[in-house]
Amino acid sequence: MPVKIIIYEDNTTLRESLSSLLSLAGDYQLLASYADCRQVAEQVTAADPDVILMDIDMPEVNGIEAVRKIRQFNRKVQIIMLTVFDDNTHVFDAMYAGANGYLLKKYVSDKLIDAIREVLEGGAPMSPTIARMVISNLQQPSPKVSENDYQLTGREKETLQSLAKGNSFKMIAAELGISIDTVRTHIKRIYDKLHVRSQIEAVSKAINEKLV
Amino acid sequence: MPVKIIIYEDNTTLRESLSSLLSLAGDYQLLASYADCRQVAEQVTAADPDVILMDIDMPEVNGIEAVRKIRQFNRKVQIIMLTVFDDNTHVFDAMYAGANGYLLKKYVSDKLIDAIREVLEGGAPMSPTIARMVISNLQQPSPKVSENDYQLTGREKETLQSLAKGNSFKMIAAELGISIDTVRTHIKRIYDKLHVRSQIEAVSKAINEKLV
DNA sequence: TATGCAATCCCCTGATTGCGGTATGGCAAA
DNA sequence: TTTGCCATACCGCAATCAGGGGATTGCATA
Repeated sequence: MPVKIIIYEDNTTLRESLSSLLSLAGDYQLLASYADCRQVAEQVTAADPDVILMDIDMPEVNGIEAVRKIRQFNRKVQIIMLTVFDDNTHVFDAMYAGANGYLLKKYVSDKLIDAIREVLEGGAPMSPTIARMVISNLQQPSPKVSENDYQLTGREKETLQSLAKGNSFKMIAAELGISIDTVRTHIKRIYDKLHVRSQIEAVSKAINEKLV
Repeated sequence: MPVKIIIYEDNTTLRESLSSLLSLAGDYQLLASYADCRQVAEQVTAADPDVILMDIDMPEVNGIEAVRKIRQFNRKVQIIMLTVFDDNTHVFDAMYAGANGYLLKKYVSDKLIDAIREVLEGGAPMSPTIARMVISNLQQPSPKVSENDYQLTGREKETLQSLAKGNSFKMIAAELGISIDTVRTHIKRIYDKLHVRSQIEAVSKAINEKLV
């Protein structure tokens, strides 16, 4: 059974070369190709493709918006973005919207067939620079650690964590097996160290700076 | 100039087959291969390789810990993890520690040479399932929105937001330009709607469910 | 026009919190 | 052994908060 594909791409030349790439490779059935995404929901519902090749920069409705729409009713179809944009915003918006792969147009002729195969096998085909962007995004959140170190002691951290769960002093005392007065003492020290003067300030600071 | 490589892998058989894979491919210079990471800092500093192939499950010092150590003094060397682990924890810990690629051992014989080339070109070679894990990690934070709708009115949302910043009732009143009693009224309604009974509970619920 | 709802303000009572102390036992480093 | 730090506990007071009322205005909608 051939793989059913739909293409969204406003550039006619590129649309045609994608189409011939697919027919040369064999085993692919191009159900349709469209120059815009205005009817994307209806078209995808009707055709029920296995894979969608989606340009980003299109008139009327852009490709990322289209992905969002598709994902509202179909989480199964595999969507590969085909685009010239390799900036953070476009890549992450597309991934966030629910794209499964992200191929830069300069690699299309070499990698398209591989990418389609890979996405059907449960992978996430990405051009090299895109992959690097995605993983360096994961690596961002590290360089804090040393900076926001308020020198909280073990018990103080536990107290703060319990507080952040929404517990009152009484409940914290019960949870940690200590008296409510000890909780008060810990809390006082925490306030000093975090430079705050109320529960909410402490909790919002703790959450925002990932101390909990 | 050949690409300089170091291997860390405790399994002797695999270490030798990696070594022969590299020599067959040509243009690679295997500087050294080690069965453990105890001396990783010294070894990497001395040899100054272009690429490191790193196993995860090794005695004494595991591969992820080793990556962390290397990254403390060298951000340039490209590190590819070679492992059997395809679970979330290992993958994200490794990426987070500073790995540039993540190749499952079952793909090594097919993909190793490609992966080395790709990582040197600024890419992030990953086995298909790994790539999918990484991008689905980006996609997590969406599917709520409709569920946690507590029907807060506009003013109630503003009040909650102000509260979550760490403001007291008095400060909220000042910020919203209303009396403290009105703030009280809003807060009471918020508690009803969120099914909570204190500031912290409300704030931690609001932050955790992304209402703010 | 009546009804509903958001937004505003007020009062009261009891509970909780914020903040200033003080104090003791344990443990580790100097 | 003295000093410092942590964890524990208690006291007291002023401020704030929680929760129960009730009330008015304005706007939209039935």
